[in-house]
Amino acid sequence: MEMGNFKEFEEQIASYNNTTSSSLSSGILDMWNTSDYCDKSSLGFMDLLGFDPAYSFLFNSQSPPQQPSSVFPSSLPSTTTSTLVETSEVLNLPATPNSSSISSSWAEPTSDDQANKLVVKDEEEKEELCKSKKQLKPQKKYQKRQKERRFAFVTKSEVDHLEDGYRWRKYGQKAVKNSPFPRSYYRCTNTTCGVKKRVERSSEDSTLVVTTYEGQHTHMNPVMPRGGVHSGYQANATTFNMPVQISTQHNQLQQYPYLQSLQPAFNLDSSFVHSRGFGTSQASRIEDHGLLQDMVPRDVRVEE
DNA sequence: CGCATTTGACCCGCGC
DNA sequence: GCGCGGGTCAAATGCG
Repeated sequence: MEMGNFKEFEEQIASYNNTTSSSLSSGILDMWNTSDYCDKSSLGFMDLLGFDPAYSFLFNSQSPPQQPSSVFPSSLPSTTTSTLVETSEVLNLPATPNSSSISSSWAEPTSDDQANKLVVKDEEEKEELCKSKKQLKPQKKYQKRQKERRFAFVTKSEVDHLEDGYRWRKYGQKAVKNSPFPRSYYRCTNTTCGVKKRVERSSEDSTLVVTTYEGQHTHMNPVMPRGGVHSGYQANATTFNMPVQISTQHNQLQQYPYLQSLQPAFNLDSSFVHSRGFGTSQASRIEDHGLLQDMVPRDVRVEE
């Protein structure tokens, strides 16, 4: 499947939904990548939206979703399977039409990864470039764009920029082709942290917001430190927090909707909750699996 | 004043 | 080589 294209992304959701009679917001999507930094091809990922306790059976499946190792930090154990995960059993999610949602994740396409291969040019190179091209603004830096792990998810929300506990600075906005909605670019305000995220609204369904994270936070979540205030637990350099607040148009009442719904389904007693300062701190004995642990409870992960 | 946002210019890769 | 689209920079501006 072509990647990095939101429309196709949506189409895939729609396709899934057509076959499963589930709503768009509860579709299960494939996560994929072809980049060389992600040595696995693609993985399925579950929709966090509908994690009503009633759906807990999804995670008791005998074929739990594969660990999406390809887009998670290298510290995570690799899975042995790397092809598309069969998600049919999980696809029969009941519709949750009006919920705020987390929908899926994916890695960026090869072309996009290739676009991330900017090289830091040294001064000689810059001078050379200026001579050859007569740059008007040769002082501009050429930044290396590292191959960063990315993941994205779709959120049904009235607000574009979801609060996820980190502080972000907007550094750009671009019109999206064939879409009336612009794409916004954010960078983590922590100077030592190169995490970026892109936020764009679906042209097909303006209620859906696609947020793509790139990179890994190298610092603690300033709002909700991992492990809680008293644990002294330092953030692993491979952590993300999912948005913790989904807003409605006139208020922001739906805080932590999926955390609330996840807990019974996941039988959470560990990192997913602790990473957000919920519950008591046991972080010191919790192996940090970075983003993965934030999104998929240990119980449903396949580890080696 | 410090920080965040806006926005046009610029850079780069890719396809033709 | 050129145009296009995506991504980034950085000056200007806004705001508390």
